[in-house]
Amino acid sequence: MPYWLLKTEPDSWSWQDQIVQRNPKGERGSVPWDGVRNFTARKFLLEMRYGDLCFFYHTGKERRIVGLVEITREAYPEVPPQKEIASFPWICVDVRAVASALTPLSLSEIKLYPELKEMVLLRNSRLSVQPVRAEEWNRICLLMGLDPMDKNLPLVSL
DNA sequence: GCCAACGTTGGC
DNA sequence: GCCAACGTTGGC
Repeated sequence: MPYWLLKTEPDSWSWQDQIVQRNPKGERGSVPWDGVRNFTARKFLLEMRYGDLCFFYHTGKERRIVGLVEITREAYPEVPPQKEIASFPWICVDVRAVASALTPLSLSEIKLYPELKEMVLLRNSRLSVQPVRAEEWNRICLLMGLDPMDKNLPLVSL
C-alpha cells in the first residue's frame, strides 16, 4: 500500500481543524484536501487510493508531522470547479483523521536519521503532496509513538 | 525578513 | 524550444 505526506500551513488548515471534523452521527468526518495547484502534486493526488494513509505535516513555524489521515475518497474535481487553467480541472481527495502523533516529529529530527535522508520532504521542500516509502513510513510511525503494524484503526485514539 | 528552490509565463 | 523574468513556497 502506498503512503503519502500532506503539507499544510496550520494557520490555514491545522491538525486541530482536522480532528474536530465530525459527521452527523458524531463520528470522525472527512474533508476535501483541496487547493493543490501544482502538477506534480496533482499527479500524486490521482494515484491515491481509498484507505491509503498519509502523514499530516505542519509547515511554517512548526515544521513537524503531527498526525495521520486516511484517504476516504479518491480524486475528483474540486467543487465548485476551478477554471484557472482552461479545460483542466484541479482535483482533490477526501481525508479523515486516523491518529494523532504521541510525539510529533520535527523536520530537524527527521534530518538526523540517515535512513530518512532520501525523503521527498528533504529533497524537495516545496512539494505539498508527496509519496513516502514504506520503510520511511514505519520508521517515522515508531518515532511518533505509533505502531505501524497495528491493523486496527485508529492506531491510537485521537 | 531573507532567499534558495522550484514552477510558470511569455518573448524571441 | 529556450531561457530570462517573475511569483510563490517554505526553510532558515
